[in-house]
Amino acid sequence: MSADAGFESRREEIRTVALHVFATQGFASATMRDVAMETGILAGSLYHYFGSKDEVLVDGLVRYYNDSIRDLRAILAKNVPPADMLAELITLGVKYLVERRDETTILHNDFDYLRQLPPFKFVITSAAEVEQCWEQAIERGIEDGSFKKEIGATLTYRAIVGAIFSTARWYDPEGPIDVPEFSRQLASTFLDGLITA
Amino acid sequence: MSADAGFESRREEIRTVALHVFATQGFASATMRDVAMETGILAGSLYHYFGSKDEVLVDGLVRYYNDSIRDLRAILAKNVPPADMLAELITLGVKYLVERRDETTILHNDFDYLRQLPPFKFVITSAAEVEQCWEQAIERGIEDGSFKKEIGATLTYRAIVGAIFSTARWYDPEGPIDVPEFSRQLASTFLDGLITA
DNA sequence: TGTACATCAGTGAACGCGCGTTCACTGATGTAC
DNA sequence: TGTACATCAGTGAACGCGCGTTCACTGATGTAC
Repeated sequence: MSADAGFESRREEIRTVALHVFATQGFASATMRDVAMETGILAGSLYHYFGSKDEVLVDGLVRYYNDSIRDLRAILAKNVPPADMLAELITLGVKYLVERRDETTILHNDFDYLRQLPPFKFVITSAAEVEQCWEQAIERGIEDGSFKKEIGATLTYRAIVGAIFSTARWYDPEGPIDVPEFSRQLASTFLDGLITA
Repeated sequence: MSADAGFESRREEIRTVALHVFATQGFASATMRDVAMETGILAGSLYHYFGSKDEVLVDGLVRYYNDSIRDLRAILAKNVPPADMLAELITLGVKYLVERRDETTILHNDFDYLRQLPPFKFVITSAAEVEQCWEQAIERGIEDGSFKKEIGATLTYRAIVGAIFSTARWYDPEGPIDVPEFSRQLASTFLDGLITA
């Protein structure tokens, strides 16, 4: 139990370092030697903790998606008006962008590539589950008349998520715009639009 | 003149094939052998037309940015209300997404990685020029009171461009939503918001 | 308190492979006379 | 019409390198008696 607690925490540490390296350099071009150097050990030693380079990332992304989908469903389960629900979803998206920046960046940059690799096929299903959550919320808004029906739920979802993730490269949570304000601005952009009333 | 017209058009053909391979597999993982096979020649023969793998992509991206910036400036030069101008910029973005999908995909996926490589440093400057065009248009709208001033021009730009590019993976120009309609929907999302009036 | 032993995180050197790239060459084509 | 020659797109085989990965090992640490 507490014997492999040490092993488990070292494994976690390596995964965190690896995700950062993958996010910074791109998964395909990042090397196990880079990860090892950041960790302060030799490349071969990583295989004491992980079976392969792929496994490190699979491990990280499975956790990310599990947490995401759990949090998304918790919001869907609430009984709030669609506009508030969408605002909450956007806030959650920003939270993940800030708190789990590396995984978010990796998915934004490398999704197209990873989905083609057999060990990463699961991201297709997971991404679809995430999408379903969002679209459910949007469709509720369209059905009850709070959202415009001309704009499809899929387009809306893609646009919002793309907007959140694309701001990752530039947004600094320590900068002048804090996280709640940033979430509010993004939500307002999509809900109310840019044009003055 | 017409002697290297053949050479030039073959070069262009190879560049087109290469951009497609790079967009599909990611630049780092796509190989010159992949490009060569798609072209129907051997990998070594590519070096008759290009000095290196990097050069093929540099070549493609320089053209893409030149055309983009030219078209963006042409819109900025027009004297139309900011909301119309922003709609035109969005329409242009969608046009590039559809007509030059490979370059758009490559920039969306591999920008973070490419900007770190010396031969691709220019993308930082070019992307900044593109950003300036957008932000100029948005700031005009904020100044003359047509856009809300609480939401910064940079955030707005990132959000819109991220939204356009992120829909690339999913949007099919031959599908039920045609290109003008798609542009209109995206513009409406950002200008008027999702909430019913 | 000291000794013998088990555990296991990390070493160090090497492996095979696929990559970008090189280069001497071939053989089809067009041109000059 | 035929011959000699230049051009040049593409060949084919090889190169060196960096990658993911392997594996016999070491040496520090904790435990049992």
